[in-house]
Amino acid sequence: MEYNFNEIEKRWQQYWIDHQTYKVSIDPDKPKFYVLDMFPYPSGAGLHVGHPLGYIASDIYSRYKRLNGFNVLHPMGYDAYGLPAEQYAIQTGQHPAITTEKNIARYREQLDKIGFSYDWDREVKTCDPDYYHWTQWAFIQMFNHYYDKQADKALPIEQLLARFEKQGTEGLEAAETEALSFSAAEWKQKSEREQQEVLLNYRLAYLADTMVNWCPALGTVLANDEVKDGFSERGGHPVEQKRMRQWLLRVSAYAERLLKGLDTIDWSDSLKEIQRNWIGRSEGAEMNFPVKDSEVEMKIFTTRADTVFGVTFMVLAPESELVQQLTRPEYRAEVEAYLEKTKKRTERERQTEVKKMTGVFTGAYAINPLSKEEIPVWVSDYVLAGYGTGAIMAVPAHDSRDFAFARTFDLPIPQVVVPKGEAPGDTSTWKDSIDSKEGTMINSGFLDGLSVPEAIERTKQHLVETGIGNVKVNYRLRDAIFSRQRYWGEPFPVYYKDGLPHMLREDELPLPLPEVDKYLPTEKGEPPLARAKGWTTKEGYPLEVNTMPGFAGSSAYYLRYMDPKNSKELVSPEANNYWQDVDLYIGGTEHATGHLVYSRFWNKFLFDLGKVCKDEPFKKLVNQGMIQGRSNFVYRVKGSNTFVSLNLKEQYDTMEIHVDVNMVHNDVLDIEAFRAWNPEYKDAEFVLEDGKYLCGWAVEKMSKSMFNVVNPDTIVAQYGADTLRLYEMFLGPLEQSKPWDTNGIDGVHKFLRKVWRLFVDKEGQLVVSDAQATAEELKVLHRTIKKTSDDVERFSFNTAISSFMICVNDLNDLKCNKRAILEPLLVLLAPFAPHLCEELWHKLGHEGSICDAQWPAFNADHLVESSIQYPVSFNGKMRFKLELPADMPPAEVEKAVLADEQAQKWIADKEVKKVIVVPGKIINIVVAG
RNA sequence: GCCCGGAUGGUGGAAUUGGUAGACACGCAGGACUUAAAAUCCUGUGGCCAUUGCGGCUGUGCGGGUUCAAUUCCCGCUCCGGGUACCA
Repeated sequence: MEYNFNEIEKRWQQYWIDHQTYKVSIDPDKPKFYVLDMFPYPSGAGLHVGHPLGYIASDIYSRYKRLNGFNVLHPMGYDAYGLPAEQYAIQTGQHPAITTEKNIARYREQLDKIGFSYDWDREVKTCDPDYYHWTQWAFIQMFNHYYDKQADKALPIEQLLARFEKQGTEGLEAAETEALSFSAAEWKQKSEREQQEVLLNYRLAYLADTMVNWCPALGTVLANDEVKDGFSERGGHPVEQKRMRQWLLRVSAYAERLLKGLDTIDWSDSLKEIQRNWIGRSEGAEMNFPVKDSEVEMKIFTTRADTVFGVTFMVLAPESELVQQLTRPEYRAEVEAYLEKTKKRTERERQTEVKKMTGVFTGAYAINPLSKEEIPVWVSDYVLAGYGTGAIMAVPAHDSRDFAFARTFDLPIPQVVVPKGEAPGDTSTWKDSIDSKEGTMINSGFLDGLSVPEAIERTKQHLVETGIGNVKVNYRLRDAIFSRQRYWGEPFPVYYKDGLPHMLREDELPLPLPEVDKYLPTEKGEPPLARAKGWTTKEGYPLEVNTMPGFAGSSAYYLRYMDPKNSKELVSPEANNYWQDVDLYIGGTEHATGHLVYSRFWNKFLFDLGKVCKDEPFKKLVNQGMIQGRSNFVYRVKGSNTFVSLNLKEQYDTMEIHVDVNMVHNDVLDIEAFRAWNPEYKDAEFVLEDGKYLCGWAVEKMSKSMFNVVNPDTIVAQYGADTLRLYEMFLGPLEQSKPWDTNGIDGVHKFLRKVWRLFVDKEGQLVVSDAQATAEELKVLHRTIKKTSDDVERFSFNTAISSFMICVNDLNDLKCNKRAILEPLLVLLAPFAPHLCEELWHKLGHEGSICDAQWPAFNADHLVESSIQYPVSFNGKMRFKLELPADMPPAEVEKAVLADEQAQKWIADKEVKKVIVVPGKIINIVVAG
C-alpha cells in the first residue's frame, strides 16, 4: 500500500479535534513553555505559501518542547482591524465585520489543513468586544497615569495632583510634553479647565496639538512607522504634515527602559540594532545662547559641545516659537514669506530636495557664551522642530548640513578640529565638511590642543560649572499618535464635557463600535463615527469619534492568550504567574519599529501597574526570512502566437511573458494548462527543446500581477501537509529570505514515502520486527537523535531534515525494520511530519497520540568508535586517509603516519619540518623542498 | 550618506570552536525493472587536464595578510539584500 497522505491527514486532523489533543491548561506539575506566532491580518487574498513559514517553525518547536515534557502554550488569533476591510466597505457598502469574518474563516480553513498544534479555544480577534474591552481598559489606565522619573515607573495621576496641591512642580521629575513650572498656590488658582490642560502635559495617554502625518487619500493620520519615504505604507498614498489635536501615547517616557531592556532579551542583533536606532539615544549638552538686545535665550542641543568655538551661525526650525520672538521688524516680511513657503512643502519634497539649502536671516544675533562672538540667527527647514530644542548651533566645518548651508549663504567656515596626522586646511577649498570624531582642537580657546573626547568632557564640565548649560540625553523616539480618523478600529472609551476629555468608568466597558450609514467622513470632515446615531453617553455627552490605530490591538494579545475568556480582567494573576512571558516569538522583521516597540512599551506599563509579572514580554525572538516569489516566463515570438523554449529564444525576436507558476513544474511548462489559461493562447504554437517547453525564471515579489503566488492548499492537495511542512523547512535557514521554488519538493515527498516503506509493505502490512537492534543500527539512530535535537534547539530545521534523510537512507541500506530503531525515529520526526507519524504510531499499536510520547534520550555510548579514519594532509592539503586506533597517543600517530607508504610517496625527497596531530581530527605534515 | 546582514557547483543549501569544502536534496547523464509509461532502484555529476590505470592541477565574490592549516580570523575593495535618513 502506498503512502496515502490525503486519507492519513484527514483522519488525524479529525482525531486531534475529537480528542482535544492541543488543548492546554495550567498544570503546576509541568514546566511551562510559551510559543507565539505573530498573528496575521486576515486579508482577502488568503494565505500564500510564505505566511506559514514561521508558523511551521514554531509548530515544530512547540511539538518538540511538548515531547520533552513541557506544558506548551501555542495559540493563534487574528489582528482583525485594518484598512483593507474598511476600504472594501467604502467601495461596496459591506460591513467590514462581515468581510473580516469571511477572511478569518478562509484563513482558518487554510491553517487547519497544515496540521498545526494550536489550542483554538484560546483564539482572540482584536475586533471582538470581549477582546477590545481590555484595549480600552489599558487606554484608561494610561490616561490615569504619569511617568515619574525618580521612581522610574508609571504612577497614578492622583499622586501628581496631590503633589501639585502641596508643592507645585517643585522637585518634580516626570515625563512631560513641555517643561512647566508653577507653585502650589499658582496651581490652586487655575481653573478646572486649566488644571486639566496641565495634566495632559503628563498623562501617558494624552491629547495634544501636534504635527501629524496626514494622509488625505486615506483620510487619516499615520504613525511614523506607517510612513515610508513620504508615502503611506498601506496603499502608497502621499503623506503631508498637518497640525491636529490627537491622542498620543507617551512612549518616549519609556525610551531608556526600552533601550536597556534590549540587553536582557534574546533577539537577533540586527533586530536589536534597528530598535536601538529607532530609539536613537544621543548623549550631549543643552546650551543657552543669549540673544543680543533681547531677554530671550536660545536653548540648543548638541552632541558636540567641544566644537562651540566653530559656531558661525544659529538655525531655528520654522515651527520654533523663537522665530516670532527673535525676528527683527525689518526682516519680518522676508521671514514670514519663508515660513509660508516651507509650510507648503510636503514632507516628500523636503526629503527629495535634501541637497538644496533654503533659509532666511532673522536679523537677530546670538552671543556665543564661550567665545562671546556675535553670530547671526537664521531660520531653515533643515532643522527639525521635533528633535532637541528645535534650534541648533551650526558648525559648518564639521557638519555637512551646516557646511552646505554656509556655502549657500556665504557664511564663514572656521576649522576647529584637525584630524590626526594632518595640518589645518583651507576651508574655502573644501568640497564638504570634514569628519571630526577624532583629532585635535584648534581655534578653540581653552580647548586648544585637547583631543576630541577630552574636549567634549571639558566643555560639558565648563557648561555645568558656569551654568551656561547642562548635560542632556535626547531620544529620537517620539510619542505615538494614537488617533485614527477611521471606522474599523477600537472606539476610545472617552467622552467630552465642555470640550475636556473624560474616561468612561471601567464598568461601562466595552464600548462597542457603533453602526454607521456610510464608512466615510462626514461632510464637515469629521471621522466616520460622527455619523453614528446616539453616539453619546447616557447623560448625553458626545463620545470620541476617532478610533485606535492598528497597533492598539496587537500590543497585549500575547497576554490575553494566557486567559482568553476572563471577563473580569485582561489576564488573571494565576494565569500570568504561570505562563509569565513568551519564551519563543517567531515573526517577520517588518514589525521591528512598530508592533515590537509598542508592545514592549505596553507591557512595561502594565508591569509598572503590577498587572503582569515580567518587564519584557518576548524572551526570545526569531525572525523568519521573507519568502519571495519565483516567477516563470514564456517567450513569445513578436507578432505571432508562437512560443519558443528558453534556450532557443536567442534565435528569435521574442518578448517575455509571465506565466502562472502553478502550471509549471521544474521549469517545464504544462502546455495544455497554458492553452486553457487564456483564450488568447488556445491555438498557441510551441517550439520545444528535447520535447519540452522550458520556462525562464526570476526572483520577484510574490504578487498576483506576477502570477507567482502559490497557495499552501495547492501544495497540500498535491503532496500533503507533511510534505509542505518539511519542504518549507528544507528550503534553507529559517532567518534567511529565499524565493519559493517548487523545484525540489519531490525530494522531501520521496523521503516521506521512504519512511512509510520502512514500516509498511506493498500490501499495507506492518513489517516492523521486534528483533534486537545491532550496534550499527543503534549508531545510526543515536547519531540522528543527537543531530536533530541540537538542530531543533538552534532552529536549524533544514539540517535536521537532512539528517533524517541520511538516517532513513542508512536504515534502508541496512534493511532495518526493527521497532527498537523505528519507534524512536518516529518520535523524532513527529514534530515535522505529525500526520504520517501519528498514523504509523497507531499502526505500531499505540493507543494515545504521538504528541504525548517522549523524546528519545541520546546515549553517546552508541557512537563510540574504536578506530578513526585520519585525514592526512601535506601542507594543509588532504591527500589520503589512514585508519588508526582511536586511543592512539599523538606521538604514536606521528610515528605510524610517517611509516606509512602512502605518506612516504608524498614526502619523497622532501624534508619533514613538522607533524601536527590533532587527536581524533586530523594529521598535517609540513614538508619543504 | 550612515548602520546591519550576505556572496560557496547548473539550483536550494551543508561544513556548530580555524582542522577532509560541496553533506542532504533538486536537476542532469547513464543503467536496471517494464510491452510501454509511471513508480522504484543503482551509478556518475564543481571546473580544467589526463582518462590505459594511478591520478594531477585548481577551486568558497575580488586583492592582500595571519596560521602547520582559512568558507571560517584580520585589512582593503566589488556587488547584492535589509534598516534608517537633514536627529545636530
